[in-house]
This record gives sequence, structure tokens and C-alpha cells, in this order.
Amino acid sequence: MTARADYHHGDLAAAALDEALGLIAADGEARFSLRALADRLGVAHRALYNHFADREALLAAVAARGFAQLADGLAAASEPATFLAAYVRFARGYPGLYAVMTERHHAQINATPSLRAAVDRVIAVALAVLATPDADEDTRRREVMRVWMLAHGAIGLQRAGMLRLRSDADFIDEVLRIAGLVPPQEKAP
Amino acid sequence: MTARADYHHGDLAAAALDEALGLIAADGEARFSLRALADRLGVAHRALYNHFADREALLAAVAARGFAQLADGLAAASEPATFLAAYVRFARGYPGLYAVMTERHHAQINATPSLRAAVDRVIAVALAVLATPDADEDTRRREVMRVWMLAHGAIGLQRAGMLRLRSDADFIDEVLRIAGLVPPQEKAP
DNA sequence: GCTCAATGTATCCAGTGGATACATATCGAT
DNA sequence: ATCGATATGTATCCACTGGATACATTGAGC
Repeated sequence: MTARADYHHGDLAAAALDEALGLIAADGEARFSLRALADRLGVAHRALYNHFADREALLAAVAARGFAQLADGLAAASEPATFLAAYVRFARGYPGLYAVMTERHHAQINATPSLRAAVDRVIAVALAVLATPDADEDTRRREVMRVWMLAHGAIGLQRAGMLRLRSDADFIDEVLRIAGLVPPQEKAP
Repeated sequence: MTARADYHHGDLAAAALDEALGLIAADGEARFSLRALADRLGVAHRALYNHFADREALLAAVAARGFAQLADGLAAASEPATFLAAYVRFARGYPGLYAVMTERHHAQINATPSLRAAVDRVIAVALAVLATPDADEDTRRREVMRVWMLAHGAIGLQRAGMLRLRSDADFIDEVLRIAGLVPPQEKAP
């Protein structure tokens, strides 16, 4: 099962995912090609099709990995402000990956179990950190969505160039203020 | 200047923009090609390059048209709730166009004057409708951004499949509630 | 050991954005 | 009016992409 010598790669699926994630994390998927990926792995581009139905399926798998990493990062948060900060930091740290995770109409989302599972994990963490424990379900869901929508919207508008560019720290600080999670003149976490 | 007979088209730039907007509005830019566009206009695909530097520039022009239309649509709003509803309706009505407007790193945004101008018009309308008239500038900006981020985030999460699918009306209603623009049990505009 | 499904390779295809070279038309200066 | 510069459109090429089909190699289970 370890990386083997000649004909068979050993674990192409995992290696391809790792490599693809690395290629996409910063630069996004627009300039990403199956052939470039295959070249880096020292393999014919067609070999990838033994593990992923098509380019879209590979991207869905990459997105799943992204959501899993995101959930890990968020799990450490203990309150809304740190949650939001961690979320924004992830999205701004791996812009290409975040785009693949959120800017595709993943019909895939229900067709790819790992993706569905990873997204559900993020939602579970969000509920635990962001929602009032004893509120009814609709309220809890809306509490989560309010923060998530604000964070996701802020990130999107920033990336699209609609906002003044700031340092990451200032950006996070501003989002926290807009979300009402930081009292007017206080310092953000 | 009207559509001419033989060799010269007459006003290829405008015709191309119209046609591109039509092709992209619903389906987005992923499956959009310069060649398909040129075919529809009865012209060699290379002719388009006389009017647009490259594919990206054409998309920037399409985005500019989109923002102009959006600003028109928002101008009729008189209060935050109707503004937000109009915004969401636009984004959900022309998903492909909205994606081109917001999901590209328009370095273009400052390189394309018409795009910059159209975005500024949207921001101006938003300030007029969403901000407290006599508040200081930072507050006004944040009031606008809170609504814009919520709307944009909601649209993005919905499109990505992170939310339960609902009818457009229900979706708008839910966003208004989350934004705190509709009292708990009241009917949305 | 042998077989056969899993995995990789070789090669082809149509479609894409873009470049270069050339054809045709329009318009302003004379 | 005409003539030449310039804008506009065409013809043709290129490298590259995702995907399809046919074949080679391999190793796991019988």
C-alpha cells in the first residue's frame, strides 16, 4: 500500500487528493488541470479517471477535505467571536480551496458522502458554539445562519473587490464589529 | 450605426454584450464560450477581440451591465426590507449573472471604468436606503455592510447547497427574519 | 499457479482561448 | 472626389483541456 516503484502507483487516489489540494488551496481551480496534476504525480492523466469520475468529482473530493479541515479548525472555538475569526482566517488563508468549497453548485454535495458528512460536521460545530443551548430549533438555526451568512458574505464581497482591502486582522475585526460580537471600542480576540 | 449588411456588423460590441448577458444570465460563465457567442452573432470568433481584450474583459463588461441593472432594481426600494428583498430577487433571478458579478476576483473592477461606476452606484443606493441619515460615516458604512454581507452570504450558501432549498419567497422571508428586518411573526413585504 | 478485476498507458477527439497575418470597409484630411 | 490610415472582420494556426476507447500490466483471491 506504500508508494511503489514501477507501474502501479500504490495509492494514487490519496496522493492525487493531497496534490490537488495543494495546487488549488491558494490559486483556485480555474488554472488547475487534470493533466498538470497527473504530470506532478508522474502518471498518465487518464489514470486519474480510475479514481474520480471526472474533474467535478475530484473537486468535490477536494471540497470535502476542505470542509473537514475547516471543521477541525472551528472545533477549537469556544464562543461566537473566536468561531467567526477562525472561519474567516481559514477562508482567507486558503482562498482557492474556500472557493472550491462554496462557489460550486455541488449537486455533488449529496452525491459525495464524504462531502455531505464534512459539511454536516461544520454545521454541528457551529450549532454547538453559536446557538443558545435552550432555544427552540428555529431560533438556533437562525443564530447559526446569521453568523455564517455574515462571515461568508463578508469573505465573498472582500474577494470580489467590493470592500476596501485591509489586513487580515483588520478584516476580521471589522466583521466581528458588524456582527455585533465586539463592543464598539473593544479589542477583538 | 444600425446593424449593417455585409462585412461590418455595425455595433458588434453592444450586440455581443447583449447576447453574452443573455447566455450567461441563467447558466453562468462556465459553459459560455467566445466561439459560441461569435457563432450566434454570425461573426468570426476572433472579431470579438477587436472590442474586448480577452474573455475576462468581456465578462467584466457583462458584470458592469449586471451591476447597472441591479442598481436600477434597488433604486425603487424605500426601506431595508424591500431593498434586501429586491437584492435577493435579482441574485436568484439571474444566478449566472450574479455569479459573474461577484465570484470573480475582478482585478478588472478598477480596470473597467463602467464596472467601477456601476458598483459605486449600487453602494450609493445602499447607503441612501440602509444607513441612518445622521450617523457618522463608519456607522453608516457598517449598517450597509451588515445587510449586504447577510444577503450575499445567504445567496452564496443557498447556491452552494448548504441551506435547505425553499421557494424564493420563503428564502427571502427567512433572510429578512435572520437580518432582523421582520418582527418574529409578521408577514414579509 | 492462474485468472480476472483493478489500475495505468497510449492515442485519439472536439472544443477552447489566444496569436499572427491578411482582407475589407470607414472616415477624415486634402 | 480620392486616398490612405485606421478600425473592424476573417482565415488559419497553436497549445492545452477534459474526456473516450483500446490496450498493457499487475497483484489479490481462488
